[in-house]
Amino acid sequence: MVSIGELSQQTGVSTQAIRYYEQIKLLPVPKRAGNSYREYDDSDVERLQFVTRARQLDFALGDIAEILAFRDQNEPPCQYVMNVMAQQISAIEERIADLQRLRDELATLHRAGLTMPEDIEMKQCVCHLIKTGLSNEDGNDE
Amino acid sequence: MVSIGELSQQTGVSTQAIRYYEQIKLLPVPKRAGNSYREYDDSDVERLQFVTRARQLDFALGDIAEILAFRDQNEPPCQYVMNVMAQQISAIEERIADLQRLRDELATLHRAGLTMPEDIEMKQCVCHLIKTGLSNEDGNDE
DNA sequence: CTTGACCTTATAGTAACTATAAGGTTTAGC
DNA sequence: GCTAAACCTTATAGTTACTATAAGGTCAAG
Repeated sequence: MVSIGELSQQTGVSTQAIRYYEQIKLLPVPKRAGNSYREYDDSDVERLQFVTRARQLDFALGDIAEILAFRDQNEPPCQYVMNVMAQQISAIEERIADLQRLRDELATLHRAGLTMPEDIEMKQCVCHLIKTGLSNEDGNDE
Repeated sequence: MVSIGELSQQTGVSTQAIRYYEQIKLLPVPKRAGNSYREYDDSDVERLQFVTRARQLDFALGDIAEILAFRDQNEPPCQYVMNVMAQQISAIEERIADLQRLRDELATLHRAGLTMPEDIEMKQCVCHLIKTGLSNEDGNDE
């Protein structure tokens, strides 16, 4: 039996986060010691480690809750997990593409800013570039 | 003079978001018509367009507020903007690298899941892979 | 004179927590 | 026996950039 502080140390999850997970029913309500302190056992440690590992894979807490719910009923959640994973992968790939586009645009603006004359007027300042982009007069995406 | 709804249409920013920007002092307190409706002029339109453009570049509202504060004092904020941009660019590149690592890890797990036998036991289920990764017994990053 | 499309304010909710306040418990040292 | 620290407890507010909702006032058309 370990206290919340020990559980925190063993898993690297803050005590507040552990209480939060309990609150949103990701972790079961734990037993209490005589002094009303929470007490955890090995299965709690394992469950919380599962959660942190899934969080490292950027699974949403809601998804993790569903996966654990399957597990709690001894149904293998694999099919569900595989689906979540596939969705995660495409979502991440979209995010990467978005960020690459954004980085390119920012890099272009930044380079343009570097080549600007020292005696800056508002009209040719980087701020102007923020407004207009690099003179593409037509808006493009949604 | 345009109403908040017209400003919203001209800029693509929702009326609630406009009121929110006013609340956090990103937009000035507007004049009111006799009926207490907000009234905006061209400078408000321009300012809000600047904000949306900067948001498209993923600038935080706090950064945008600082940039506009310079502008409001007729100081060219270019140096500041250039710094924010440079920070943004490296932050974005880090995020991209993180996401690429994550995607690779997920893709590996997903592939491993596809090759698993149909008669699944918990021990060899994808869930197990979530917990352990692909048998790398040593933790790696911070 | 009512219906619908506007506008107003204020408040709560989102995700995944962190931080703070205000207090109870336990252990170690003096 | 007392005090200080290092734990634990609950409840609440804050973070970011908004969206959604409630409950109501205003205005133009029919």
